[in-house]
Amino acid sequence: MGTTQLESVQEPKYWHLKTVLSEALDSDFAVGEILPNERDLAARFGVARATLRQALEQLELEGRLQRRRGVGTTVAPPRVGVAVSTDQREWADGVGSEAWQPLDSTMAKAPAPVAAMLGTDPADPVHVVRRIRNTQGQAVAAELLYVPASSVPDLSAIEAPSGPVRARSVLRKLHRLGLQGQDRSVELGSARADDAKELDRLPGAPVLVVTTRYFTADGTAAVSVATYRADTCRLTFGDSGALEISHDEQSERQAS
Amino acid sequence: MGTTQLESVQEPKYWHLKTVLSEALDSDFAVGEILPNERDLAARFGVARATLRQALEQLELEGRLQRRRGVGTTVAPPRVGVAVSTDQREWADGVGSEAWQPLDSTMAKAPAPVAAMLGTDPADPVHVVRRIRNTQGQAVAAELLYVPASSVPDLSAIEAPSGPVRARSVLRKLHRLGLQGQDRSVELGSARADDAKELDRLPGAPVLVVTTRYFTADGTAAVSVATYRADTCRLTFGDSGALEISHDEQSERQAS
DNA sequence: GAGTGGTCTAGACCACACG
DNA sequence: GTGTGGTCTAGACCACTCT
Repeated sequence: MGTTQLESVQEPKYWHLKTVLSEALDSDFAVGEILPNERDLAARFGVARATLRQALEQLELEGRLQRRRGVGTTVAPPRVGVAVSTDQREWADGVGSEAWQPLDSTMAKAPAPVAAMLGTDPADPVHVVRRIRNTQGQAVAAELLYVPASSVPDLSAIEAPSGPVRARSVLRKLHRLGLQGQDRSVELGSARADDAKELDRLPGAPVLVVTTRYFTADGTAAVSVATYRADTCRLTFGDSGALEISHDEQSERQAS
Repeated sequence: MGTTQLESVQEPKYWHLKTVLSEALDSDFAVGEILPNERDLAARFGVARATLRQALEQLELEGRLQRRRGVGTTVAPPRVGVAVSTDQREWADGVGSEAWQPLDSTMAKAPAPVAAMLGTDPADPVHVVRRIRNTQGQAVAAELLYVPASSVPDLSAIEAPSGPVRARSVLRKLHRLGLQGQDRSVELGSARADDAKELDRLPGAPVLVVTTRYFTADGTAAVSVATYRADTCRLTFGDSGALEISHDEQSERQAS
């Protein structure tokens, strides 16, 4: 094209675009404001729509934008800090303070890695409790709690065999166990189809997978696999009586 | 095309492809093995290269693949568990057990959010110590440690003004402070150009950003912003004397 | 039905690694 | 130089939401 481009940088267009957009977002847009549509934006910047989309994808990954099919692209609010409890006392609290909402409980085979952590036979079915975590009216996480039958013996068959009622009764039994410790890991993943639906995202959306192993004196009592929306969440770990201090400041620190 | 597709699923091609590839990886490929190139793969599956790439990108995000320009696509080893220390004692240890390698130390203005956490004026320069973390011969994280001058008073100007020597002297001074607690958060980000270089990734690569605030009785003594490679790392948090148990099992649990 | 973002195509050229 | 993944284009059609 034009020869006016002395800036023959070795920087990809989408990367440069992302920077420009990011700055525009800071200065010219308010949270919740809706951006021009992708075709217009692409035209305005003189790039193909695919290139523009590559920039938008990055910004969405960083929690700066929110895109919804059929609606548009909006400026995202700062990520919400979500406390990943280190607190022993309410590890499986069905009505816990942190708004975990039990959906149902079924018996199913645990995935191989989970079975390995539980120390159970991969072929043995375990209780699988499904929960959703809400924060500020938004679903931020979906969890599968794997509980070996041995952790919750004599769970009466009289009670509802599934549904929230059943889930709560499993959690209640679990809650009575003395928790000795836990073991946690965080990694990047992509949302399975069912998780995506609960989280109001498309399948494959980036999520932070928090795997927690709860153990008692007898060994591993349960394993939780919680998937948090990576676009909207910042996981916080309170280590030492650290109060939930308000860093309302955006945690934006990426982009070159 | 053909009408043989009774499977007129509403599933995107790239998603289905990803599933197929994922299964193929499990059964037909060994770790480190090199895949056919993208053009061949795309042809083999009868899709455009862009579509094939969308599937590969997802698999790379999930830590199943590793792609390197000019080289090829290989099967990635399971993610390494990287301990994010909750240990007070060696929080700023220059020669710590966890292989943090100090690179240099400079004076610079901290980003606004960091300055807010430090409680310093955003215009005031602070010490910025740059460190790299190696695990199993691989760079897994790059860190910027922001230390207000007030935390390390009387740092002699006689010592090297920059470089690893300087970095170590800042860390040494810091290490002598009594640490009272820390406060940590984890979120998804994308690698800045300089981080990407240290981590042997392209700019924009997904990273887990671990922000740690170290505080003493006097307030916040330092803030660390560490970016971990999201593709190869699983962050582990030992909560309760929990030994670094070997879950050699892959932590693959995504994909529908 | 109109407008949005999501998927897909079939090309092209570029930057990089390696022999 | 050759082959790889990375970027980019200019289209097309689809799925969804809103009115």
